[in-house]
Amino acid sequence: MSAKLVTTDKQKRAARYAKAMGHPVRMYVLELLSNQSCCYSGDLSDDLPIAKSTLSQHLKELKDAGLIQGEIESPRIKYCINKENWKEAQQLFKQFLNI
Amino acid sequence: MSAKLVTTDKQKRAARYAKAMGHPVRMYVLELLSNQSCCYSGDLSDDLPIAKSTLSQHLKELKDAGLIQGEIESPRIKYCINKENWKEAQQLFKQFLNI
DNA sequence: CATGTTGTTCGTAATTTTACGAACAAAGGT
DNA sequence: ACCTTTGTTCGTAAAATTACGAACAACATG
Repeated sequence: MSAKLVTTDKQKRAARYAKAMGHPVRMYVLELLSNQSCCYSGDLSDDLPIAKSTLSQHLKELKDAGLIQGEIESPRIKYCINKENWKEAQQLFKQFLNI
Repeated sequence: MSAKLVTTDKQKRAARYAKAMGHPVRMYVLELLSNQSCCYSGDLSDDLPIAKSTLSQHLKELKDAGLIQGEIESPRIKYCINKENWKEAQQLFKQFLNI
């Protein structure tokens, strides 16, 4: 009877980020935001074939995972990468993938 | 009225891999297998605090995503990284994360 | 102050995920 | 043949995900 290991904190955090990346729409948003500084969700809504409420849910998930952040710029909201957490995600995946 | 873009194939494939990575247990398995050549699911079952049927489901998801493969070595099954797809995942994430 | 724009929240529904134990199948050893 | 080991599949249940439209809130503009 061996002791049951629990997954490490790093694995949990990496899994959390991976889960947030685990949808094409969210990958699209992340890729956009990591390549240009910012965007407005209206722009995304114009480009993506989903209801704006659905987009809002996806953005919320990315926010909750800590990968993006929103800044009010009335009447719109400007979304950017959360640089600190993005950096952490980069490092976690870099280590994980041995690259 | 702008045309609705659809997410790219790369984004879909990266999202598929990310989704498979989106659980601590699956991260644990992938990390183990990417650092050592292979393992038997019995070893995993000993170490992880989940039912073996649950582990079997997680392994199936990793298989379905193409990240691992199993080879029968009776009475056990030897699991390894699927090197080809792992390489693709590495490249996709490398590009995506700019690393 | 009324109106329009922007994006979130609510309500709902269908599907998927996660988890467990029980039952089963495959194969080797006795 | 019987039993043991190994891992999958089945049945089930609870929770989470994905999606939509309608309603709402915040705020700027006419």
